[in-house]
Amino acid sequence: MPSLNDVAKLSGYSIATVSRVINGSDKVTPSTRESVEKAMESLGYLPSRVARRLRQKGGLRHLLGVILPNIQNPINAEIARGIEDIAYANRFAVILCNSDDKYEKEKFYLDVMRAESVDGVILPPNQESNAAVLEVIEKGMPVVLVDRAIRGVQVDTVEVDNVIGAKAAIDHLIQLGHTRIAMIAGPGSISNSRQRKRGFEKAFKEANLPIDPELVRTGDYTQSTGRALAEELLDLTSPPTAVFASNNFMAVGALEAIHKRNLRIPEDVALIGFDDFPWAESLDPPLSVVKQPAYEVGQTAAQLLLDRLSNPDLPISKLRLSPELILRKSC
Amino acid sequence: MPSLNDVAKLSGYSIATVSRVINGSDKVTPSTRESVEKAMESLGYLPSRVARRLRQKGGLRHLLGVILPNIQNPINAEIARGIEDIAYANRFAVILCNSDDKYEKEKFYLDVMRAESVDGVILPPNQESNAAVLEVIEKGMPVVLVDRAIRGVQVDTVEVDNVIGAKAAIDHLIQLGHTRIAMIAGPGSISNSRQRKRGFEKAFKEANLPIDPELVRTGDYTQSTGRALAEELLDLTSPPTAVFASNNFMAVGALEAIHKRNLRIPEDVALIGFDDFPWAESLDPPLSVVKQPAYEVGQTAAQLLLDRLSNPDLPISKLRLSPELILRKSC
DNA sequence: ACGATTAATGTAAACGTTTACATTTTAGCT
DNA sequence: AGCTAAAATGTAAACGTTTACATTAATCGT
Repeated sequence: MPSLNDVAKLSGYSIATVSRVINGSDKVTPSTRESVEKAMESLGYLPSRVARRLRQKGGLRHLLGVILPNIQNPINAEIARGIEDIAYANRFAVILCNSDDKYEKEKFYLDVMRAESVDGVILPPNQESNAAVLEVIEKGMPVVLVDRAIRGVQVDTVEVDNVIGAKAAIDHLIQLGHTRIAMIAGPGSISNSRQRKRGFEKAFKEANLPIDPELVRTGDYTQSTGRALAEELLDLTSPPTAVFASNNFMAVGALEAIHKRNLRIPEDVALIGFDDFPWAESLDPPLSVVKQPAYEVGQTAAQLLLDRLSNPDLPISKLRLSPELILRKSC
Repeated sequence: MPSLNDVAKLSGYSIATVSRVINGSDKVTPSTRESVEKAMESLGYLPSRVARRLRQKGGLRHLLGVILPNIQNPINAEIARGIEDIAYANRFAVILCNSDDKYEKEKFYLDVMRAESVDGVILPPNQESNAAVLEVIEKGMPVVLVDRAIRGVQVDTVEVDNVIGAKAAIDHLIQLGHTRIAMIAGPGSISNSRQRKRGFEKAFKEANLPIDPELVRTGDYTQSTGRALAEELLDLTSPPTAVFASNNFMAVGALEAIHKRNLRIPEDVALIGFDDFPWAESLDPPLSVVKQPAYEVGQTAAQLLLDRLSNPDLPISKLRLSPELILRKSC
């Protein structure tokens, strides 16, 4: 790989001048710019981002870190894509990692981000990781939180209004006349999961309906627990007439369970899920969902981070994007 | 951020010794190792991957580049996840990019990979990008191709046997008695797409059946063209009795088109798609597919790359993994 | 045409590591 | 104790940039 030095030698100028033409900055005489560029061209020179990042104290490194639980979840893929599009538009690359919500992995990757001196990192924190995330923030790394929040710390955050979303779903079920509504909730360690439960409770309270504690179960956001919990619910002596699943995987799991019992949807059991996904429309029946604007969450987070980088003393933003109730055929 | 120098000063040893304890290599007296470690601990020292990468000529940089068309396609997400799991197990981080199969983006990211001096890159090439990919390979960057191949170049590749997969699907349809079988093919610029078409043709030839050219249409792997082309096919005076869609998105598009016409599946039209995805089972009807072992493709590719890094003159591997015909209810 | 400004270019240090080589310390023998 | 070999540690250069500062070249007003 040719280096600055090679270009300097070939063009007959010093490395400083070459560096200047690369950075387009300062004043360099058009004729020398031209011959330097010719030299770069003929060598196939490409500046080393590594050397640049090492030396440069102030400027942008054009590298972002993103840590998501699992890219196989369409919601995460959407967020990632939103981030990436903004990143690419600004010539940033992104180091993307899967944490599986495991503390150990999250910690490892957080260290990688520091060690790579990325410009900043975007991630959804979970309860266990808070300490590690906080530490990184304190060390001065720009961070924006997505999808989930940490209480009591001043950091840019872009969330979805989970309580409104969940409440909208339940309101709709209640309006349909349902009164025995089950919730398959997510892990209590995740803030969005707690919020969705809050929305569920709020809807009941406002409608002056009692919550049957037997009807709320908590899973771990996977398809298999979704199915298992739905089966438990269906086996109750007095089963629910409607089920609200707190994320996409558990909704599909519940769908499977209902099909397995040969129950009709929505006639025998209504179903609604949190999170939209590309094939929700094509399910049997088309699944009603509350759709998070995940792509926009990603975009917004990335833009927020970029803004902060170019202007560190911007006030902290805590954004909350609105979910949308999409009614299809399952309720 | 504390540096080697800070640790050296605090511990009273030289930077060389500190470097040695970091790398666990060489012989350093247990007592000094201990005090150096204590110093590192108390400073919260983390070695800079950037400086390390700049200096070190031989060793591993523990950084991989991955360029995929679009992470929102579950197939890509699976591949990415397979790669990432192997990467993490070996303490590698990965720079993940979406190319949208656009030459410009692919070129940009390829440059980023070189400029970041990653250890190697994994990507599915497409026809337009071949030149850029070839150039990178010539420059000495370890590359492994996934999912698609480039003809005539000696480079590690892990593919899926697309012709066998497609042929298996068509064979099954023929066995079911279908004779007017349509194919919604992918872009000719993508090798896997051409191979799937080849499998389609091969099945016909072996069965001594003629192909009606009217029945093969080529789309661009998106859901909307899948639907549009399926509608065209259904509108034919003599429509097909079975449809084979060359990827997941187009299969779902076709499903939509068929539903829109209120045709029964598989009674009126049978449908089978290439690519499995988490909700194929829950579609209406559950979709039969030929499933690519995408996760394994990712794992294999990453392992291949790692192997090559530790042993550059390993013979070139061209692996072809077998797809699996998964029969559900759509044919 | 001459000195004073200003513009263009060059020199060298710095970023945080690794590593070849030099130096010092320790251990092993007699 | 004293010599030698081996082990431990230190010194300094290098990786490829950016950048403060120094130097040289160009421009301009008189």
